[in-house]
Amino acid sequence: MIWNNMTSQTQPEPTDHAGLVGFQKHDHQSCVATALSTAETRCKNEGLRLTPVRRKVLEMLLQEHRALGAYAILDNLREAGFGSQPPVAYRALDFLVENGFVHKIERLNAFVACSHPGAVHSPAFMICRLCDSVAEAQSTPAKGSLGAAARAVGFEIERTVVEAEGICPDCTAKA
Amino acid sequence: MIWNNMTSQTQPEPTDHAGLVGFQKHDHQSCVATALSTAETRCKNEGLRLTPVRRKVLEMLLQEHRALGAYAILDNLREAGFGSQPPVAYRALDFLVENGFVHKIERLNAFVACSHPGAVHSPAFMICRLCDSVAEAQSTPAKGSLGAAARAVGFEIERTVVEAEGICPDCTAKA
DNA sequence: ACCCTCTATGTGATTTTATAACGTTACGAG
DNA sequence: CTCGTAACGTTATAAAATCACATAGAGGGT
Repeated sequence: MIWNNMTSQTQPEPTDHAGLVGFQKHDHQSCVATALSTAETRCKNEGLRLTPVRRKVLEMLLQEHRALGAYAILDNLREAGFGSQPPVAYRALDFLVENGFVHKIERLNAFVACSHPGAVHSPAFMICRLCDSVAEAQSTPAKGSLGAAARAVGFEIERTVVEAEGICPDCTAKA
Repeated sequence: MIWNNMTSQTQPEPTDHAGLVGFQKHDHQSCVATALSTAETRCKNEGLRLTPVRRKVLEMLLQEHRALGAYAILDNLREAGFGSQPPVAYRALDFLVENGFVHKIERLNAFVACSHPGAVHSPAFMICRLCDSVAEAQSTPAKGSLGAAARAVGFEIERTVVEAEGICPDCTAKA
C-alpha cells in the first residue's frame, strides 16, 4: 500500500505545509521539484509537450498539495500572466489528466496532482468531509466484487472512479 | 453481485429500454410499480413524506431506468405541472438520495433510481461510455485494498463512490 | 532559412449544473 | 384551530464546463 499524505484543502497557507500535511511530513520543496522534473523527463521521453501553462498548472497543484477547483487554478494562472478564460485551465487540466499527472476528484469537481506519477495505476481517494483533505491510494478495480460483477455480466471496465468520503485521522483525533 | 433483475415477461415498452436495465431484460411496468409501492411503504413506516413532487421524480427515474440530469428531471416536472425552477428538482433529489431511493452518479452529474431499495448497501455502478446505460452492483468498500488502506492509516470511511466506466455487454456485442 | 501543418493558446459567449434567499403553502402535533 | 416546521414556488446568482473562432508557436520537410 503506497500512501501519500493527507493534503489539506481548507487553508490558503502558502508555504508551510509541513504541519498541515498531517501524518506524513516531508520536504515539500524537494517533493515538488522532484515531481516536476519527473514529469518533464517523461514528457520528453514520450514526445509530450509540457508547455508553460501546463507546467504551471502542474506546479501549482504540486505546490498546493490539495484538490483545487478549475477556477481556483484559473485565478492562479491569471496572476501568473497566462490567459484568464476557463478553457485555458480546462485544456491544461485535460492534458495533465489524460497523461496521468493529475487526477480529477469527481466528488469535489476538483483536481489533485498525482502522487504516483509514472506508475500505471487506478487511483482511489479518501476525502475528509471535515477538513476536505484528500489522500491518494491504489485501487484494484478488477479484483473485488465490482470486478466480479463486471466479468459476470460482460461489462468491460476501462476506468474506475473510487472515492471514499469520511473522516481523516487528524479530524478523528481532534474530536 | 446482485443485479436488479426481474425476469422478463411482456414488453409494453413506452420507450426503448432494451438492454439498458442492468443490462438485463425484465418486466418494466411491474418493476416500476413494485419499487414505487415499496418506497411508499417504507416512507409510511419511517415517517418520511413522499410528497407528490418527490414521488413524481422517483417514478420518473424508475420509469426511464437510466441516469437523468437534474434539468431533464426538471423539464419532466414542469410538464407534469410542478414548479419549474431548479430548486424544485434538487430538493426532491436531495430527499430521495438522502433516503436511499436514488443515487447520484458523480461521474455523470446525473441521478438514477436505486435498484435495491430497502437494503442498506454501498452501491457501485457500471457506466457504458457508448450508450450511457448505468447498472448498479454492490461494492464492498470495507474489504479490498481501499478498506485496508483506510484502516492502516486510520481513515474512517462513511460513504464510497464507486463508478466503473467502460463498455456494456450490448455495445460490445454490436461492435 | 522558409513554408506548411498541426497543435496549443487567448478570448468572448454560452451552456450546464447547482445554490442562495425569501415569501407562501400545507402538514401534523398539541 | 393554532402554531411551528417542513415543503414548495420563484427570482436571482454562483459554479463548473464547453463552444466557436481567431491568433500564435513548434516541428518537419525542403
